[in-house]
Amino acid sequence: MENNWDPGLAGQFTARLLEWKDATPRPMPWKGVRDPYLIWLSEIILQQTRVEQGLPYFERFRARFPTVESLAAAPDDEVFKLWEGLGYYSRARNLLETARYIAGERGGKFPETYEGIKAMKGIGPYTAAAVASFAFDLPHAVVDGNVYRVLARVFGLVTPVDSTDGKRLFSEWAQKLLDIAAPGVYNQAIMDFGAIQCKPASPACGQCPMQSFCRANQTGKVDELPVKARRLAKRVRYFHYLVLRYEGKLLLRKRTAKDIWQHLYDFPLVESEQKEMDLAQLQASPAWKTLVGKNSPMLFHCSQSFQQTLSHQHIIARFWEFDLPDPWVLDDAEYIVEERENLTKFAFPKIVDWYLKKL
DNA sequence: AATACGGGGAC
DNA sequence: GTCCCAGTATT
Repeated sequence: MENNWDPGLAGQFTARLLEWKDATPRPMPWKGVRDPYLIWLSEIILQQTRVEQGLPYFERFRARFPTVESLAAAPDDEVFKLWEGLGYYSRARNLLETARYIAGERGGKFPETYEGIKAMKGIGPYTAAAVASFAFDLPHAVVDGNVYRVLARVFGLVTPVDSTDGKRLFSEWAQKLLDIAAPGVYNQAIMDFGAIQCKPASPACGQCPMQSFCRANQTGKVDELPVKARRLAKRVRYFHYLVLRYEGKLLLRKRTAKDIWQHLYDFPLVESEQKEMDLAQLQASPAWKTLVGKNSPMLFHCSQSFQQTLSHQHIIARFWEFDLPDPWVLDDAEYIVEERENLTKFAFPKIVDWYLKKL
């Protein structure tokens, strides 16, 4: 019953939202921008990322790659280096793929329909609606974490937002509420409202223009909405990195396997089911036999333990440093030998970055 | 329908 | 510690 559509309520919602927006300016570098390239770039950076975290990345990308052609022409490693620390690195891969598609196959011109935009790599329903509405004034409602929260609370929608039913339901509500006279302005407004007013924790209900008709406020369930069904289990992994040195050079490895941190660099890795490992176990590993073999190290040092939590994994890593008396014989493009000073041009996972800072 | 995929900030 | 963030791709 509470999920029923009420045109009167909907009208109030949109009217109050737009009033609120005028009274609560929130300047952003991409607001008012009409260049679909810059809008797209900002939206990819902001996927599952707080505005405060993404902003400096957007400015650096815009400065270095002002056009889609300049981005398309960039070496992969440079893009990943610029993306370093932002997480969800498949976004960087898809960013490049889409830039090269637009520059190479479309003469640099962005698709101008929702379907055309959404068909490109790294662009789902949210990003397609954002680009379509901000760049081309197309009437597509954005549905992001803010929209889930605002609609769930104001209209008392209790369907879990991470369910198939929930995704469909919230998209339908969002689309019906959209102000088709100004889709871009409305989309910006509802996301700003979610970020500033209808916050996840301690929302400002006392000063909220929706207070009188907000279902969650009426029923005292503001803190229970939106409903999320799934909770995730984290896998624990123990990494023992081989930091192999010869005359000031280090052996790096590019991560290419179907695993975390694809396209980033780290070191040869021995993964273990156990937290601790001794030298004999390390020397029995395939990685050791391949990369060190009979080249017996002169001395070694084992680092402290570093820990990093990812979305679905918890990593515990140690770095074993070895000085080798003889140079490597490498026939594998997976590995790179680099001077210690040149490491700054490679993109590393945070846990490797932390270690390198202490090295 | 579930799961994988980062990192940071707020509490 | 937990939760969430201008989500998407894959299985």
